[in-house]
Amino acid sequence: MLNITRKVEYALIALRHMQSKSDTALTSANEIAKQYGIPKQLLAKTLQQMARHNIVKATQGANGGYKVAANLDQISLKDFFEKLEGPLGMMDCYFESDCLQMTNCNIKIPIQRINNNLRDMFSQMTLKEVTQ
Amino acid sequence: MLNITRKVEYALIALRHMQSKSDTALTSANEIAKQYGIPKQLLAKTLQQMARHNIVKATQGANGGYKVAANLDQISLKDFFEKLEGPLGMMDCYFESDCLQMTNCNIKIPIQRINNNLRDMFSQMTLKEVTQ
DNA sequence: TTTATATACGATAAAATTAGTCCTATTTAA
DNA sequence: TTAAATAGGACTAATTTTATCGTATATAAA
Repeated sequence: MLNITRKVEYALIALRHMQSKSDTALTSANEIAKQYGIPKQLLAKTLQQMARHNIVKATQGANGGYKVAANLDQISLKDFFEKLEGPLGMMDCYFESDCLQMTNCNIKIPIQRINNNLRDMFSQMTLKEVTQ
Repeated sequence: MLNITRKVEYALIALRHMQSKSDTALTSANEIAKQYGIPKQLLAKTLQQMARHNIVKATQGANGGYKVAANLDQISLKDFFEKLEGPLGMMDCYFESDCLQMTNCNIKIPIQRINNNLRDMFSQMTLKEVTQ
């Protein structure tokens, strides 16, 4: 449980890879996919998603690629996870109120307590701490 | 991401339900399943698993059932999760060293940092805090 | 202006995980 | 002896995650 998804994993690999190069250097999805042995198309989509959220900047066309666009120390891990995967919490009931499963749920409050702690923790960690 | 499993969810519901009754009262899987509209067999297995780990005490036979067996304030949420689901971490590479996916992984250390924070957090929360 | 190499992205397929069910055995109170 | 309960292995269904396919668009360079 609590597993990170491949998408997040690939995003972290890509960011860390790009951070090790000069600020202006472009890195293609292909380069990263080959070097780390990960599926190119999936990685590309992850990079595209990060580009939509201005975490990286894409340059199209031949010799194109990506580079880090944001100050990674200004993005919390919580925001990063949520940009890639949506709301961060251990149970959906925190976000969706139409849980029909339980006619008489008794753990909403406790779970929210866990969720809050989890969210606080990831709010305090920056993406830079993790990728540097 | 980071979703809690049904098993953990059902376990929490059951514990919280039992905690609201007297220390000696027995609660059957059937009673909980009916009241909260959850699958009886699955709940039973979860209770059995908790019984094996001495979190609850099972009494067999007619009029049997379960009751809380342990001091829930002495069980961390980390231990609880791990008893039900196995090692707690955001990536398996922390536990398994035979990751063939990446020929040249660059995020092991960063991920371990996240894992440690996560584990610390859940080590500091007790099961009682959550179920009371 | 053509070609090769990139990003962009919707649709779908494959794989893995999670959730739930079925069946049978055993225990025990009435 | 019967009914109600736990115990647990085997299997199926459902869901989620992961990966691939196909096509469009952009752009540098030959």
